[in-house]
Amino acid sequence: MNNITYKNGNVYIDDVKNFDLAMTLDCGQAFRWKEDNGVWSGVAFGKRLKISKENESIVFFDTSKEDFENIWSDYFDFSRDYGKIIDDIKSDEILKKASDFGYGIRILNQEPFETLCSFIISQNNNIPRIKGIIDRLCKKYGQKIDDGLYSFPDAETLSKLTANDLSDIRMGFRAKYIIDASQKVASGEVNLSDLFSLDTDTARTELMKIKGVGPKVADCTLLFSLKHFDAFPKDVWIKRAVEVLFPQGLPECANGYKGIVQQYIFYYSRSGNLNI
DNA sequence: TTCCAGGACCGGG
DNA sequence: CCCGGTCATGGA
Repeated sequence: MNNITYKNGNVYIDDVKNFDLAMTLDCGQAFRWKEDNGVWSGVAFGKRLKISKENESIVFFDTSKEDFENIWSDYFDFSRDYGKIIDDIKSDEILKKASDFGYGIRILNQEPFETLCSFIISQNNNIPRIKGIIDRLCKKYGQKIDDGLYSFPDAETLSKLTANDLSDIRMGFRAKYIIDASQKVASGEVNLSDLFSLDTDTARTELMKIKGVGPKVADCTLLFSLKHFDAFPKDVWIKRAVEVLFPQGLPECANGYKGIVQQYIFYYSRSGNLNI
């Protein structure tokens, strides 16, 4: 990341490559970002952020150098060269098309517990309703950060609840799963921070100790928060797309990049470009 | 009214 | 191992 300026309480990055706010924040990996007149607002790691892009320059409004370096730089995965990834996978014709289309997607490094809960809630659900459930959960059990903005609740808080307590959140059959996840995380039975350094298969097995966490929810947690860039979440869209596009499996050039390749295929197929 | 949504669990074969 | 039914909720 070159050309970072700290001025008037804002952080500016000039000439940003492979970073589109809408593609990254609204592609289904995160559920708490909202756009208003080109400005995206959200909360992560207990901090609020307003961010926009003007003339190839990204502005982080009201953000200290400390928060940028400690939180946002890693959150937006700025240390990874997505241009090189796209370059490496373009030898496959289909991956070239998909990555050209989703060129601005970056993998977010989100809070593990929030990501785990979000994708538990996502099962057999649609995105608008997922967002609504998470919003109500944060408003009721998170900490107030600013007017109308709340942090994602921590595991200790949620571990003390019953399914009945969560009835007004209207998450349905997933409530018991959220409580089980919270209890296992709060007690240390599942130690999320340990999972960064474990190999992907072992980390997935650990996550699947939680009720309501199968391979897909586990892989989303691994990819979108635990830095397992090789995780490849298989939802209904990906299954359909891979069946049609890669009946004999992913091409070799995808090795090492399966996580972002999954996002390119997901974004591409959901855009309607595949006709499947 | 019925169907479906970034799935997982459960039972039975 | 694989299959179908089931699980809450709400918008289309």
